[in-house]
Amino acid sequence: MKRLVIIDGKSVFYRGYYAMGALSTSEGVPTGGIYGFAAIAMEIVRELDPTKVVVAWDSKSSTSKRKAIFTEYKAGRKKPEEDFYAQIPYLKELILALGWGFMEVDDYEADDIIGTLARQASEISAVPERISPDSSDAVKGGKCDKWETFIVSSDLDMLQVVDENTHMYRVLKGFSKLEEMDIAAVEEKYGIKKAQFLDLKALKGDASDNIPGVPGVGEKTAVKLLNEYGTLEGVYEALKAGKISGKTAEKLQKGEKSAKMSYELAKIMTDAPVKLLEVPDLVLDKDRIVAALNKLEFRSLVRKFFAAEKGAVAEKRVKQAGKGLFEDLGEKSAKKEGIKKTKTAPKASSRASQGRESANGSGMAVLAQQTLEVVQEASDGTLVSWDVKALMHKNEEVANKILAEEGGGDGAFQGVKYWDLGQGRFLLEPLRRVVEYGEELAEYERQQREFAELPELYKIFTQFDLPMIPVLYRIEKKGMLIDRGYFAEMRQEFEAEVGELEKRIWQLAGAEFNLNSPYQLSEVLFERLMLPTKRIKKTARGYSTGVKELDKLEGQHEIIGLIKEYREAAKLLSTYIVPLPELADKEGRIHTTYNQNVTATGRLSSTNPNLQNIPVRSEVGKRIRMGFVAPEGKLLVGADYSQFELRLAAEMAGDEELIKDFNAGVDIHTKTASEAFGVPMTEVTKAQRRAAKVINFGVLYGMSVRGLSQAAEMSYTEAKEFIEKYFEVRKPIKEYLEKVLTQAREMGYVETMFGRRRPTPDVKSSNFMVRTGAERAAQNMPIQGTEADLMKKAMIGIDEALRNEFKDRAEETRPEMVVQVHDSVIVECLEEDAERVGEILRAKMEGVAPELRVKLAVEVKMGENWGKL
DNA sequence: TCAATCACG
DNA sequence: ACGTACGTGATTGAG
Repeated sequence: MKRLVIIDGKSVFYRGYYAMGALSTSEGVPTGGIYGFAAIAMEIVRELDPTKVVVAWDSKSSTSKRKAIFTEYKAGRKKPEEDFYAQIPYLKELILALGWGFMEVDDYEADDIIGTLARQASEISAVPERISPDSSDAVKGGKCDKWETFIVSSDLDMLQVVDENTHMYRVLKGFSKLEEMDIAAVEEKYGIKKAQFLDLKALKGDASDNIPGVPGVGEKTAVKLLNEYGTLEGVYEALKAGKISGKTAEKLQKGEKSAKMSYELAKIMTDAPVKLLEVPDLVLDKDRIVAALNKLEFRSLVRKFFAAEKGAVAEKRVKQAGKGLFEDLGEKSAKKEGIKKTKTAPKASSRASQGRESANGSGMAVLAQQTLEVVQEASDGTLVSWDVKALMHKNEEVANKILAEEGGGDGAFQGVKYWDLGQGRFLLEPLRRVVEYGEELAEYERQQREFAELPELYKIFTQFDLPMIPVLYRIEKKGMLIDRGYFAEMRQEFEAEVGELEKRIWQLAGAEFNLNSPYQLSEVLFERLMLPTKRIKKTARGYSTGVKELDKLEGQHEIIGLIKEYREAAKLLSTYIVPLPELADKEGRIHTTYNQNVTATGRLSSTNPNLQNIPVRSEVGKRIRMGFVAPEGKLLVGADYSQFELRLAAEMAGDEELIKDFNAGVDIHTKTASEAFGVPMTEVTKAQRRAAKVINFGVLYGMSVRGLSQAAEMSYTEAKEFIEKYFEVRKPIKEYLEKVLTQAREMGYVETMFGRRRPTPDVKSSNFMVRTGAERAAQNMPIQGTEADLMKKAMIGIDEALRNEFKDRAEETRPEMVVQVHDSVIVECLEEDAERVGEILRAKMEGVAPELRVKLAVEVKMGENWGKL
């Protein structure tokens, strides 16, 4: 079987151009788009092992039926810059060096070239067998004339030419992976068959391709029509037969010409003047490729390519030499990652990726994914990678190597033996997700130089963020156990409830509509049921239907309460009850991914799933926490800091009064109320305490008068007076917040107690909204960030203490952290260890920073499920 | 891909 | 004159 790969050159290049940013050679030749292209080229050669490769290109001069991506990709989108065009000659050179064909034909689009070549390949394949009887041999020897075609494009139009021997692949973000288009999934997503996509496009149009479609007919209508009448032609026959009525009929009537034209526009031609036979067979000229890559200064790709070519031999040699172990391991993992497949496809299926994927779309994450396999050993023996933790998950050998380097015993980190470039970059340039490629070691040295001038940041890097990597690795690897039977029962119950509520709501509304659409809901509420729109906030499309607005309508109509119930149940169902069990492994454990490089304050974030927003506030929601359990004979031990941020505010502001109160165990909200309202502690009402609690939180968020009046349900003037009084009493807090703001304006950044920074350029903005928003963020960061720093330090201590204390235990009986939620952690351990573990948690968390004057309070709880903590 | 909504600290 | 509390992530619908 011969293998033909056809690439939609411009679309791949275009994606590279935008994803990779302003990459250039040392001489200033822009290379961003080419990099993406080159990276994926490596994968194509390595994974698809093609006989021929051809790059199809839209001709610039073509009187294009659709406007080429090139000249006008999407209306309203910024136009490609000069450097876009500047890259093309270099790209062509690279393609040549790769030994690939390049096809550009006047008046034909890339789609048409692809379609034509694919058709020709199919036709050759369809010729009756004229090969030797021993077909398996023939296949092996490549004598068979049958072709298998792989199209690399992101345009769904290409589905038109997909068949059993023609596959379609798209480039995943990160540019180092290909994924076969899962036709069944696409069909399911749209609710129509592959053959109908052309008809769909003709009906609904496509703005990005300048295909008008039938004005007023969107995807929904189009799919409905096609399900009923099969094809575009069928739809119009039905229209003429009077089977379609109403507005849709009118639109179809009016748009008939446009629809027919759209059909022709979207149709891929298969008669372009190109010949498959003209494409030369691929001959790999390694030297030439390396020379081309070097010219573009893609050194990391050169390495990658070499490894791919030399394969096992090279790996063995490196290993034997005992040097460059990490590089070797990395290359192996890179190969495994190769192609992510969703359906059966020949050859590569055995190499399908098993690993979890980073779901993060930030530039940094793209970079991390992109270069994940690149692990280097610096001359000082330090392991350097863009994402050490992800690497550890992918490669056990690397993980063990790193874990072995960990400090053992006295709590001190024994020197840096691994270096996370992503982490370092993030710390040095917080929030600036600049993407850079190429030499990891050069970046490593660069970061070291930068850190040398920023000792506080270096300290945070080496004492907080880097040591967190193995800690988080262990938490993620262990995973948190869920009770799948319990979730299954809950699912049944909630699905029934949601269905029931939906029915009743439809009945009350007098119409069936999609309750999940805020737009449709607002239509029902405010147009159909004519509920008063006074005081209801507006959104871009209609009136807001958030809980806050619904609350204002409570009592006006029975439907409101039901909607709120529906919302809660549907949310819990779709966000937690259904997906969580699907993410569990064989044992029923859920492995989240913690990211240290996301938040502006230094907190962790959790994805895939997010274990930091498991419900707790509502009774119904709490039932989900009860599904997180300890195994038989074990318990969960949870420890929370109480009023962590407020205590830190007291500390950082140097508010002696407040510190004293905290240390004396006074109820701080009551005390605040007492002082601000001028009543004795014993006479503070519940409402006063509640208001005081709101203002205490408000302080942490950069409180505004309006914000407080809304949150505490008091009038604007009341809120204003309250705040004034509060700041009279809490003068140090007020002065502290002002000091933070001054620093933000003067230095351009704010920082935590340990020196973690957040840049604050927008406090100088002339836009009121932007400026005040930035001010609040600036005031909040030192407190939230210090909390995060301390929590990291505590976790490192806990991890160490647990491993130390229980080092003689078998792995299964060792207490292990299983989750962190900003100010709390949970450990899973044997029942008989629970008390001891609780003590360790308390000691490590309360004692995390003995230099603080304010006492930190930790609450420890235990139980067989998360709901009991 | 964005906006709305809602889950958490 | 403007109209918000800070920090996250997942799901959904719509363009």
